[in-house]
Amino acid sequence: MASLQPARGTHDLLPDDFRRHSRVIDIARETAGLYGFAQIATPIFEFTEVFQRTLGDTSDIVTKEMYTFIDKGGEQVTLRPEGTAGVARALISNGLSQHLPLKYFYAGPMFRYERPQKGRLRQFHQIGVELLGVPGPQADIEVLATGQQILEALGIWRHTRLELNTLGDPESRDAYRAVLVEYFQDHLDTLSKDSQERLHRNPLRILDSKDEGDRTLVAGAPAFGAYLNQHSQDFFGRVTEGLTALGIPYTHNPRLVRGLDYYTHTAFEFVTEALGAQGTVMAGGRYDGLVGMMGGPETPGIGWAAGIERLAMLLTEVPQAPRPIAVIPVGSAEEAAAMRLAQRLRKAGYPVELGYGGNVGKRMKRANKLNARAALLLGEAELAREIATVRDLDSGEQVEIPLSQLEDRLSIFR
RNA sequence: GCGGGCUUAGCUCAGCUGGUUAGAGCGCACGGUUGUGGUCCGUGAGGUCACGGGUUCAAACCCCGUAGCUCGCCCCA
Repeated sequence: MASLQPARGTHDLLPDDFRRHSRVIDIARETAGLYGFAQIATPIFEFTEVFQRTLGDTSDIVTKEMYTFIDKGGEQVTLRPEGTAGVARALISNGLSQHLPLKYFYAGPMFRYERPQKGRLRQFHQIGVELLGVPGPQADIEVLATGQQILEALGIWRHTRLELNTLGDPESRDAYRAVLVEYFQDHLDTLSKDSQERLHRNPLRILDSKDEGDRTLVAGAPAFGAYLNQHSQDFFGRVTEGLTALGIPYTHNPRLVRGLDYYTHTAFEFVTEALGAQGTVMAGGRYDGLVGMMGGPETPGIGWAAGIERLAMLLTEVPQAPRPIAVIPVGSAEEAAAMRLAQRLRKAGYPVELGYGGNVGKRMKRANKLNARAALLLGEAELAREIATVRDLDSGEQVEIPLSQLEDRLSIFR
């Protein structure tokens, strides 16, 4: 057993995995591009305050999951645990409020110090979109539609369902929270231990509890709907109408709550049954207060993030490595000619593998292992006649092709 | 941070109530084939039995600790 292990919760992406990741990112970028989202990249670490102030002092991310350290200049920095705070900071840093609305797409690693599980890592990767500067529900609808189309394009939409809820505006949420706390306060003794803790930190979270006792208690709890003010009700109504108009099915889950402080109004999760306890594959919501909270101009925003590892696990159609053409010199006298020919074909756009030694048999074996589509043999006889022996490695058929015609005639192997 | 299961070859796994040189399949290397892969046949390499300690005449096997993996909780993508 190897003694050199990667750090806990991290792992190497070898070519098979990397191709899956690339496929997720490529399709997401392309699809988001159809909606006008442009890719950006923000730093992988930020000053700690960027996350601390925005995520809320009581969230688990801040209290136990951040990779924080002091750099050599004495600055306290944190490896980013999520993408939105950095994008909001970038908006302020770059004075981008002048150019609203803005639509950004990003992809990259995130870091959370957690106990690893299936679909949960300490260094993981997310894609995400953020739409800034649009206060109306058109933005919510568009952001949700972007996510849905990406899942569809990846071929995993059919394993997924959209759960939707509203957290209302701050006024509605504060009113509801007060009522909720009062209700659970009266049943404190029947509340699970976890939820007693939640009552102080994030009472809305109790709605989401998996504890059976909590669930029966929750069933009797006052409903959020009654405490939503007119504006919040209208807003949510327009979002759901928009989804219906676009033919995007959703489930209204009144117990769906987001963990981070900055969410308002729309909250949603695309979930699957296929990944065990980590069923959330893409999640987000509206964060109208975030940019203002960070010290920038009040700017509405909405977005989502999705875990690339989780999406990659759901891909049924696995991207294959390209099938090369193997150019094989029969003897050492043909090495140079083979190398020149390989280069010529690569410049014409063919993936070409040139063996690294050995006799023809060994090189053929290697070509086969690389899943080569065809083998092109160059020997003394071939060079004298200015042809190549071309073997179709799927059918075993072999033909001779004049060297000058290779670019054209190899096209059947693309 | 909490609880359960697991860890034997590159991979997937056998290994009896503790007993002598720890096995298989796949993969890998070489050969059968000095100009032809895949299939087949033969030969071979590869193991501090996760790590550290303990019990025992004797430990892959029993006990304790540590690490990693895994499933769930918390939380989250």
